[in-house]
Amino acid sequence: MFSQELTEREKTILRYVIHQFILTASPVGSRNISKKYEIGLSPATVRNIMADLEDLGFLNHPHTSAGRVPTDKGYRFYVDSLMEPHLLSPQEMSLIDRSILQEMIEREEVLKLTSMLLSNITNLLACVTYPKFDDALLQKIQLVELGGSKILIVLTVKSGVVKTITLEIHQPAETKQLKAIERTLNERLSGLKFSEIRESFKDRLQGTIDENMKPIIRVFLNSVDKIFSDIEGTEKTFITGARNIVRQPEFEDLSHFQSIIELIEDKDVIIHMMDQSAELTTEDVSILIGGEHKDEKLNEYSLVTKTYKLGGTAGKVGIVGPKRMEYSRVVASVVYIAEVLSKQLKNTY
Amino acid sequence: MFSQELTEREKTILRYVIHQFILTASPVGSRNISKKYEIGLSPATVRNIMADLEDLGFLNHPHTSAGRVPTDKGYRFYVDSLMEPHLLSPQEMSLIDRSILQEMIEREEVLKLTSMLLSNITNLLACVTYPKFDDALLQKIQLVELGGSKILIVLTVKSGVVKTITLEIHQPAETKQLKAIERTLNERLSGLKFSEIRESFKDRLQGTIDENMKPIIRVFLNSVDKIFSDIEGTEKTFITGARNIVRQPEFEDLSHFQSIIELIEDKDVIIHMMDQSAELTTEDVSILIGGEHKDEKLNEYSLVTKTYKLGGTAGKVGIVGPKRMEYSRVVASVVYIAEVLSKQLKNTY
DNA sequence: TGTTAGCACTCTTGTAAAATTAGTGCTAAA
DNA sequence: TTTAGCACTAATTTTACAAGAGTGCTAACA
Repeated sequence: MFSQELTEREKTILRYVIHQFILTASPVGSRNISKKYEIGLSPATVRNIMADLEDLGFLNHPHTSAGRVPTDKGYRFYVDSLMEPHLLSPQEMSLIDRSILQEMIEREEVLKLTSMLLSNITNLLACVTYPKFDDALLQKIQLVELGGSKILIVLTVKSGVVKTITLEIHQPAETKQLKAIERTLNERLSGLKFSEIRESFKDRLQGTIDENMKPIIRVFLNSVDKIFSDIEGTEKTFITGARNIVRQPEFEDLSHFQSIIELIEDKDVIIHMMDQSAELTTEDVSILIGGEHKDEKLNEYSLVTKTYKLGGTAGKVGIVGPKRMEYSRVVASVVYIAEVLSKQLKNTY
Repeated sequence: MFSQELTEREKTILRYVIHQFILTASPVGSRNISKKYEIGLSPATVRNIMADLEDLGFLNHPHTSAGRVPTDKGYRFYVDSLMEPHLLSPQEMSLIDRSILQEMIEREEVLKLTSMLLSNITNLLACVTYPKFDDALLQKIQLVELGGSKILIVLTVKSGVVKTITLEIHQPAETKQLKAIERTLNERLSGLKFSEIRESFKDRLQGTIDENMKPIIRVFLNSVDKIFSDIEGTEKTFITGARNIVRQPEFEDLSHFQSIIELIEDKDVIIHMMDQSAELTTEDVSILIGGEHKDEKLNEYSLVTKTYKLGGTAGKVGIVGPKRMEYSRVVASVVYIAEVLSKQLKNTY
């Protein structure tokens, strides 16, 4: 990478520029750096270095006679090599512990709480997604007669999560029949991933099926996508803290609102983006800066995410904020919260 | 009321002023009225009338030498007595019919779609709440063993809506025991309202209960609020169209954003407000203008809602927008959509 | 008595010029 | 290699002024 090409001094200046920009949100000039940070260099020298950094693509000029602004590449280098790890204060950690580690609250409550906590700590938009069923292993299926021609399908997953769907079969079913179907489904599907089931449901139910189960099986076939889909996650994903983000100075210009509004209106956008970030780093924290994520609408934002564990599956916690964010602090918060959340979920279930 | 005190001419002027203000969002002056609307009166006369209307509290002055702006009272009089009913165009009606009356979509899909449709038609913030369980009659309770010490409670309501809750009982239960409890619960609770059950659960389960059911019953007692609560509704309430509302000219000043953001962030605020509106008018459409609703944050907004029916229970559809909205059109849209929605839900379930 | 015309006055809005500010790039000197 | 100095730029803020819209009031009119 380019890190070899940068001298120590250039790195220092770059760090200061980014630091300063993060604080003030306005282009930072050479004199400013030379004064504020006790570096034995004159503005002119700093100017030269900044010009070099600009040539290398780490900084940018909105126009002549304005200070420098970090580019995406600049931020990237900053988070990769320059940033000093931030330690949460004991108060913050204790706040997180106390908020999340309390017993006796619903799982969904925990997630919502976590999201609210994260957005309060970072003053940014926080998001906690529900674990994806896709990677979950089906433990068993139960069918419950609801009366009329309705049945309730209860899916239990290894991690202990339960999902229910009501299904309309167009004829009243006999209890015996349903029991038989239930047995068959369990024999052939349990232990598989949801995604596998979706793909191969039809094949797996082929053959050796009692003739008079057929009509009901057909209903199942038609609804397989619905039953084994993942949309649940969308409903149970929590996005909080929009109030914080609109206070950021970058919102002086109205147009940016659109994208944020859309963000909280359909969670799908964020969820999709968080999925995308998963592909890059599974274990560690993932940082996506500006144009690095595919969605154009979010070119002006960065995304910091980390997975948390729930049984065998994993959800994500993360934040969305302007590219100019205190990465070190945000990363520390996200990481710590994800850990506490994992711990809490393990204890309770 | 004051309607007696207003002459025909005053009413006409008031109507025109409000009309004009709805269109332009900026204070309307006397000359403007005198010219635009073919009224045989000079600006000066109009001025006099407007001054009278101001004394009566229907209009307001931002400052000397600005045009007049309707007050809440002005709007109230307008929607009560002045407004001409608006007829939706056949195109609009057909659009609504086609969107909502399609078969084979999930109930929740229908609600979401309805909300989106309504916000598109009105260009305002639309909201569709899930029917309240509180007023629903419990049809039956089923208990399903999930394995381990977990059970799933399935509540079926008269309207066909089903609600499920997983419950952790701290000891493994025997099938026979559960069946017995299930029977008892059904005998004593079915046919009652959720709200009644919440209040009297303990009393109803008093006496003649088998000794070894006790521990499980106790878990039920502890969780009764959770089981028969209404929070489900919050999750299944859809709020859409925020992107529209931020385009309104009243958003030139940033501060107003806060309230809107909060509105879509916790749906509770809107849901609560819609509940509140229910107290006023159960059957017909309800209009709340500016300060008429208790939540200060929404003093600058109006709320138009109507109930729709689902089985024995009722949900709400409504819109939130700046006080300066085309009430007649909005009312027409809300009413029509609520009707179509009721029809659709009746057909499908 | 209700209506209108005229006029002075008040605010807001728009625009253009001027002053201010923060910052750069370049050259020459240390 | 670093620094100081200087000319130059682009954005921002200030200021001033003119135009427009609207009111309130008084006096005249039908």
